[in-house]
Amino acid sequence: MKLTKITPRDEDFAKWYTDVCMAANLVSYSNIKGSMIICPNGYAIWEEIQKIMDAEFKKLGHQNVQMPLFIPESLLNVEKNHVKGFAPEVAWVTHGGEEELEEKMCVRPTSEVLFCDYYKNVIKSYRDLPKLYNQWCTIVRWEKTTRPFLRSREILWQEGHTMHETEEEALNETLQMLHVYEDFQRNILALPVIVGLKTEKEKFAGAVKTYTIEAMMYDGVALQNGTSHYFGQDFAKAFNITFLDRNNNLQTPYQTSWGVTTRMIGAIIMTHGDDHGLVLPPKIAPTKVIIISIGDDEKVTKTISEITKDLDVTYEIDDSNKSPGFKFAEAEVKGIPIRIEVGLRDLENDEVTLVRRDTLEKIKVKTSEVKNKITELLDTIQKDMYNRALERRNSMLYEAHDYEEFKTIAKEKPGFIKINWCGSEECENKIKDDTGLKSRCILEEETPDGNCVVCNKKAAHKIYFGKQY
RNA sequence: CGAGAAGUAGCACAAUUUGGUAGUGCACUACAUUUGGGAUGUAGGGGUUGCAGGUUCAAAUCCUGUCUUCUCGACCA
Repeated sequence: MKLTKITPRDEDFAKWYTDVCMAANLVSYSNIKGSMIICPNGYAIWEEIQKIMDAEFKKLGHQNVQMPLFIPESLLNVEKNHVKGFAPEVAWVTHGGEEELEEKMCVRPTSEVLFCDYYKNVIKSYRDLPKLYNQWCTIVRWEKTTRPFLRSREILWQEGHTMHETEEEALNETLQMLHVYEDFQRNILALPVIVGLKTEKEKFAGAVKTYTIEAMMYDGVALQNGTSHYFGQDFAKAFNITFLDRNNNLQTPYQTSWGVTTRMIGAIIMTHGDDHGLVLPPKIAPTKVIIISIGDDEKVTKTISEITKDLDVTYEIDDSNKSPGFKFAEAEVKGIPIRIEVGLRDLENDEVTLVRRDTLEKIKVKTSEVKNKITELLDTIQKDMYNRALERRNSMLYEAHDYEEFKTIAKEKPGFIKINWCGSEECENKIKDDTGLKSRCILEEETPDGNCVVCNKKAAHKIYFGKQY
């Protein structure tokens, strides 16, 4: 087991991030740009994410399917806005073996057109609706700059694609899935996310509305951590998807799509991690507890088997003869929420030492109380991690009342800045040109209380701006 | 994609300037002694120096190309 030195977080955040990814053995670089190897420690986190989210999707009536990997050029071209948005980052296949393809195909950058192409054949009647399909798969987008988890060319994700009889039903689905994502990230990943609507400029290519989950990293930079789109009938019309309604009238269905990626793992690292390495929220940690033996003694071995006998959370035992300090450091870099140190010194009082990964606080408990204490502690850690992240994020939320103030904050302070905004792309672009900040999301539940800080015309929205990964 | 930097064992680096047997530390394997914050000893294993060409009697070292990584920009759901 290698343990690499981690660059201090406040010294060089970017380097710290890659150091943690490597030291915790989450990923490894491959020789293919933008395609990382997700190692067992990293993949186990993704499996936990899948397990919890997939169960939630299914509870809400969704079914999993698997669509083709390739999209013929003509199929991608069917919906004009869609293809225009994706064209620059599409990877093309022109040959199959020696044979040049008559029509080139791209590796799916997302699967809307594949689902539509299928749905047009299977949706005939209102009885066929809703169609609630999801797939777990990889997609390819030819990004120019890549970073582990945050931006890769090969993306491991989940994409839901649904078709509905009515606009209302489809809009409800869009919001329902947005909230599934929001709840998951808040409650399971302990990420204090902000949800809202993307601007026209930033919305998904081909969507009517794009809702987004915006997380703020330790350094104040935004990470878009999931989106849920309402498509209206645009794709359905382009693909000629129709159904007969209850009155025997031919109708066009309404569509949604929604997705999250392994980028969420990057968000966990950059929100909770520290100079010792990864810190995993208990609810997503594949291993909740690690038991570390100190010294080679029969009493220690016996105590470990007693503790594990009725432990009802996932655990690992490290009874190797590596030095205690080494074993502690290794457990820390992997982010395991609780470690139990079992050594003779405590056993004299029939005690063991529990150590919280998030605070590194040491707690002595009687051997017989370990199980209850762990249950309680996992819960406390989960809550504390969320609250600490929330507090930190709140300390980097600003509101600007005029453009000078906006520019000053943008220049001096990392984080998100809330403003009144007229809704025009011109003002959005001006902010981008002047400060490099992009719009994060429109806050639908807040009403503007002044004029647009850029042009001073009547404001339409409250909106957050911020730098993004 | 533009500008810059870097690639030598799993990791960190030396040897490159001045071409001449590829080395050190950590990690790894075995045994022994250890064990409450990154143990110690002894003995071992691991390399087409990112890849491909070229120059040369001889290339880690010089030249060309290419790939990957990092930083900054541009681009980007």
